[in-house]
Amino acid sequence: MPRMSAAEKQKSHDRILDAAARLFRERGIEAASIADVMHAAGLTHGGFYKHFSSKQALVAEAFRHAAGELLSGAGAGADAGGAARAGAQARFIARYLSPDHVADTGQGCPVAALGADAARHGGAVQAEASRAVARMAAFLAPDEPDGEDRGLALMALLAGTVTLARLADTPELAARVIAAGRRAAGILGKEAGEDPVETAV
Amino acid sequence: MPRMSAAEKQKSHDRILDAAARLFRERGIEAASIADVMHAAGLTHGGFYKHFSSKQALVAEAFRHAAGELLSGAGAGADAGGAARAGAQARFIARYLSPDHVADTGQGCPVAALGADAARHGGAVQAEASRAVARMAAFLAPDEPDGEDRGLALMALLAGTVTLARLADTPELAARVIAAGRRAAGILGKEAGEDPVETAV
DNA sequence: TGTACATCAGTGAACGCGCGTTCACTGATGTAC
DNA sequence: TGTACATCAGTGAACGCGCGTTCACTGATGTAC
Repeated sequence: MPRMSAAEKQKSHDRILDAAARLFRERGIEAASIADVMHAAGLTHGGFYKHFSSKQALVAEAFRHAAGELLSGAGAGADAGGAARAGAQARFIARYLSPDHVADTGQGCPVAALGADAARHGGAVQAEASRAVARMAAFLAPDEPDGEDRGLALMALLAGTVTLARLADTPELAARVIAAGRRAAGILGKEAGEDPVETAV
Repeated sequence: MPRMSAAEKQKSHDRILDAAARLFRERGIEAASIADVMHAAGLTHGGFYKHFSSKQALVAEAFRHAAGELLSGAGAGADAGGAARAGAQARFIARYLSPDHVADTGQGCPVAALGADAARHGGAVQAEASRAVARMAAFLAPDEPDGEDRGLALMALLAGTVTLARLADTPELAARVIAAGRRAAGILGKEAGEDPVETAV
């Protein structure tokens, strides 16, 4: 069948990236093999190195890809200011701290799913994770000239809440974690003069 | 050399557990092999199954071991009430949100280091992680009859903050994350009528 | 208290297996004339 | 526009390697008499 056109190659590349971003989040970086990813992308494992130089490079790209989708999913208000931005922030937080997000690890926040692993991997993987955190925190921070980094604290709370909800071994505990995380996000928001969660839900 | 006495076997068992708890947190569950753990414990890999039935069983026990050490390290005031307990809580939070804890993954909180992996492993590993979260949250919660689960939100903030600080690829970002996490912990504490971090540091 | 023997913690080789990576090959694509 | 040829995306077998787990063996320990 080969060779494919350049457009076809790009499609393959995107499918590999999509599959990798999903499988790494679902199964963890080590537990998702290159063969798994390529199979999920509808290809055989041998062709992998025509697209990426190594598994590490794929992990870094997949992290960036996942973070980009999460932030673009934040929607239209993300680049705006004032009320539009506050609304986008509130929607982001409400969706982040939802049972759907807890259940759908494969499509969820890569920081929550892979943050601890990214810290250990170092190099490009850690760099992409760091970049993702900085971007999400900047999006979440109420316009603050005081440098209090409230966006970073909010991101920590969000990622920690989803991680704890996922490891809870009863639905009841998971629901309590989510509810507690939402309340805490509301409190942190109020201290900044607004309440992103309450105004959105 | 074999066979060892029962007391010697117990010592070996403890060394394996210590090594496992450290290596799993440092390298991740998949990346730390049974041979690595046994070598770190001063033994050869073949003897492993005289102590544990499988790697999964070791992971679960190591998680429990690490969580137990973290909580016992919380100190004397943990079982008390009133001011003594509040002091122990404040010390726990101050130590948790410290550069030392961020740097020393191998001796740190297993929820922060392995929480996302534990959620994926399921079974006994997830059960131990869930138990650890419940115990830490119960210790952290200001005596609250209203079931607001502030302890769970605080644990989410703590674990998330340390994870984000570890994946930060510059010391500056890591320091900002820690500082932001401390401020947020203070705010969540104040809402409960006290301020654990500020009163301790 | 001594002696004979069963137990079993620890050793190190071996097992099948799947990993990341490499490579010779294929054949449709894109290019040169 | 048609023909000849170089390119290279994708295939599938193969590579060395380390994994979790098993096993025959060793020899000090604990036990029975």
